[in-house]
Amino acid sequence: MKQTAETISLEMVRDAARVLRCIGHPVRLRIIELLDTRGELNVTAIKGLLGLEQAITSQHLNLMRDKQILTSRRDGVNVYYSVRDDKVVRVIDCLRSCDSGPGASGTGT
Amino acid sequence: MKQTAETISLEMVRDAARVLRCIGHPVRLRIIELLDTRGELNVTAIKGLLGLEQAITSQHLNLMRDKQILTSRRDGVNVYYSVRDDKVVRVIDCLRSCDSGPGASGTGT
DNA sequence: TCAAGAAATAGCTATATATTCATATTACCA
DNA sequence: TGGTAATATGAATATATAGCTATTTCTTGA
Repeated sequence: MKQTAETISLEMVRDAARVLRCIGHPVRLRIIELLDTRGELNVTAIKGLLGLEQAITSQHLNLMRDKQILTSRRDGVNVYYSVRDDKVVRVIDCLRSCDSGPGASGTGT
Repeated sequence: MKQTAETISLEMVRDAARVLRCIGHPVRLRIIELLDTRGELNVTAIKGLLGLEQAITSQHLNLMRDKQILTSRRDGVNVYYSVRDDKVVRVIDCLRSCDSGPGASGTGT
């Protein structure tokens, strides 16, 4: 049974892909940015700030919690979400910082 | 017609999401890593190194070229691809460096 | 012009992901 | 205990993406 570097890399790559796909959604990106900027927020606040339906908001939040990207904390009636995996914030920061940098990205015509 | 910061941000977010979704695929991640490591490669080389079908390889490459992630250069019969948008390499690097850190990602059950 | 290798595309099925609506659950308070 | 606001969940539908096979285009050289 060989566990070559290739194998490991493949596993890691799958994992990375999963995370990237998860945050690769406009709504989820905005939620992450929001939570990163403002700290924890409850569902109603997020839904209000982003102008989303309640169900959609909840579903995206749950999805990201499942993927270990967010955590939640219940306080009475409200459930407060916050960013759990700082990795994704860094990834997004990286994306953004590259954007605002020199027009390296070629700025699609 | 108001072009608020929100609107712009939404545009950028859509774009970012598109890029993230695009690289959020095991095969494409591996292709990017390959090209980043070895410089430009032609389709046959990539297909060989990753053990993919020709058509699949070409499809992924085209997809990434469309999304401005890769560029291609024809040299006779061969088409050589390379990473165009360094942004994605940095993003992937970031993901990886976070991974190799403490097992923060919780290893989804 | 034809053959052959390299790469791209088309058409299809299967699968995954998004969105919406309706309904459940939870916690709190009068 | 009933009512209400906050969240979560389920089912149905739409949409997007993946992967395959076959076919086509492109380029070179005989």
